[in-house]
Amino acid sequence: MHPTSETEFPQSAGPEDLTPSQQRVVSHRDGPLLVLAGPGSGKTRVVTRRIAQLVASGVSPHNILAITFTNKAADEMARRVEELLPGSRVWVSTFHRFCARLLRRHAEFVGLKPNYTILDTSDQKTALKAIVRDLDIDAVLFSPARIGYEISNAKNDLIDAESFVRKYDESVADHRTAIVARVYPAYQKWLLDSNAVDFDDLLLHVATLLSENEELRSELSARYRYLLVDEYQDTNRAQYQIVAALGAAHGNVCVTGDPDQSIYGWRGARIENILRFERDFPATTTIRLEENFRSTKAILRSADRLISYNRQRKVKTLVTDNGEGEPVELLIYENEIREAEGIAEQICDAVERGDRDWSDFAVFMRVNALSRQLELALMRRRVPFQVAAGAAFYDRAEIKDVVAYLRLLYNPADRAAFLRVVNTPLRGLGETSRRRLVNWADRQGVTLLDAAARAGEIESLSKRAARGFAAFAETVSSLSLADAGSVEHLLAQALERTGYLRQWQGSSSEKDQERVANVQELLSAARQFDANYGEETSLEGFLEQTALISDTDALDTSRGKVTLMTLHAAKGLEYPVVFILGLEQGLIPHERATRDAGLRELEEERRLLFVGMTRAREELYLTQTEQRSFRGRTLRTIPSDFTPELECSVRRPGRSPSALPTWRPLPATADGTIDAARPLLTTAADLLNGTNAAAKLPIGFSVGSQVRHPRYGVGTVVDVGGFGHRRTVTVAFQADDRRETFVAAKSPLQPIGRPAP
DNA sequence: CAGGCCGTGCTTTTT
DNA sequence: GCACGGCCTG
Repeated sequence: MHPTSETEFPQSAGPEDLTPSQQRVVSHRDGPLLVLAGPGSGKTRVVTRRIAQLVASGVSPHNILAITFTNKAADEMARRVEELLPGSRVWVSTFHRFCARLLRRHAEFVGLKPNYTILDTSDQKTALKAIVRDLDIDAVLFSPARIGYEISNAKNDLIDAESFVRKYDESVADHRTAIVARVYPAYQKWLLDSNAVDFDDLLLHVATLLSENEELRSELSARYRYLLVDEYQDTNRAQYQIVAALGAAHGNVCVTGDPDQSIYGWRGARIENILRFERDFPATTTIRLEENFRSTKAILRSADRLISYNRQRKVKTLVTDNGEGEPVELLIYENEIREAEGIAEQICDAVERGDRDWSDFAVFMRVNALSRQLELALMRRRVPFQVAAGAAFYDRAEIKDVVAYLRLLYNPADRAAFLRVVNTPLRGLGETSRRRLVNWADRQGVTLLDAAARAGEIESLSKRAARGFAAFAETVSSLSLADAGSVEHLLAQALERTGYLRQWQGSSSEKDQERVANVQELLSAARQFDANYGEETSLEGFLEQTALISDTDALDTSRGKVTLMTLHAAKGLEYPVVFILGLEQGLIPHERATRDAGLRELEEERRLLFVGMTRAREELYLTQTEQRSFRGRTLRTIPSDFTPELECSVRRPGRSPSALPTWRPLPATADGTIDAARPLLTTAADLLNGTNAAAKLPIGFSVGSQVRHPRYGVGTVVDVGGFGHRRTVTVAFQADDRRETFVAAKSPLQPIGRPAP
């Protein structure tokens, strides 16, 4: 069984292996369909079956378009459709890929040429830095990254540069908005001059294209008569508009999703999109898939209990016929080293006993930076593992450099690509010379590459610099796919003629050797691409693939490896045994979500944990440390506000039994009922002795809770103030009427629960 | 112009 | 803790 695919079922066709709800989804033919699918409810399977059913009932595969969020989901769905309908060629694509293709065909409409290139975030930063400098903006105040984030948000909300400026003119805006209003249009001009787009443009341009071009819209509506959109709860406004435009004419729009798994609000996803689908598409059929085929009862109950604390939510029940299974456990360790060791040991033990394979295990964390100690612990034990993300392959400098050569070749106007490689490897073309070249090119209205070819005409340049530019231009123009025959050979030629690898060859440094190896890896990726596409191989296709690839795509699903990844990356996956690291304030929920005390963000954090928990099939472990080093500092931790909301047992591995907390009966759940089903189990709430009231405060210490201080002893919290890392708590200590105020994050205060009634 | 040293500040999450 | 940017030197 694939550890990374959703719960699989017998593949035999026929309705008998479907639940009645699932069957209704599969057999639904025309008109809008909303599928609210809980975790592990067999959603992917049902959707693929529905596609097969459409084809069986006479719909041409050509008329079906399935859109997913990630490449992995698209591949998985395509694989399953292929299984059911060999050779049917239904188009399964991600939003970004679909838009990239469409834009390729209609580039002129938005002022681009068909050979546009796609910028990544680091190119974006380069561009913004140059723009901020040219506009003479006080860059100290707002980093290019910050401005880029604002622009990205605007684009996701369908606000193009002109609208942004107009809105700014009409309103009394703050300083930041004023700066963005200047940078945004300049950035778009820069992109247009570069014949390039960023990720968000792919969506925005296509949304614009569809809303302004009636003819194209009806052509596409006619072509894609049946739309299926997965993870609809994570669509942003731009994606929403694309779906609406494509589906308006026929209304054959089937969206699937789960509001409880909406975890991308921070990058513009609008949970409302799924909540208002029924209003947007009148006469929608809504079907709920609430039966879970993945997890044990214990896991599901704990996750369900957690998510029930969200107020902004459509209530949905999760049920399963699966067995009770092992209780969910909260493992408490002294520090992150013990934590890593504990997890590694537990994994090794299970594998050595023969109970499990390495690939049965996954460890999720809130932020990538947290994986370090665990990686070390796994390495010490020679446990095979893989990390999704971290320094993703296509994010590495050497890979970006080499790809930039190809980009420049394909799109000679690509400024970011030019500036990236013109002096890589070093050609003595420093900052000053480059700026002179750019100025000249802009005055002449030619591309940077053209300017480099004509460097002899640029008077401000030194002889040496002029020669360097000319040589660079010549090298680039000597390369062509037609001559090379394949992308792989083209790459090899580029490497050879630029002498790119020479800078590291012969070096004994491990880093340098890794760089060379990475470039070799890119060569074999190119070879693979050539092989896949044969005669059809193209630079365009290869560049699109490299630009739109993501971290999790590289995950090795079949081989025996423990997998480490962020909670976000875990969506859509499942594993027999799951560990979730760091159930601590500031981590889960993340500090940013607690800082402004915004309920929206806090609830998204809760959903994130919910997503992580519901990935587990048989065993689920959550960990917490008493102190954790992070960003080079060691701090005492505060247990997560979410801990009391879970149903789990608490264990302190490596401690004597006397250190165990006293177990008490379950406290009331959110709706006030007592869960009497498992009286022997305690919730982690008992550790904090938190009642639900205590859990309502957004930060760890709440008024009335008892704490211990190493010097002053036991006391009661009488006041809290401030936010985030500035959060303060005032404690009245029992000994000599002492009252002290502490900065919560920096104090050695330890919560020990409420005084007994 | 390049390379090295030192200080700062940062990080959520990703197509 | 680490990466990046700024500054200084060769």
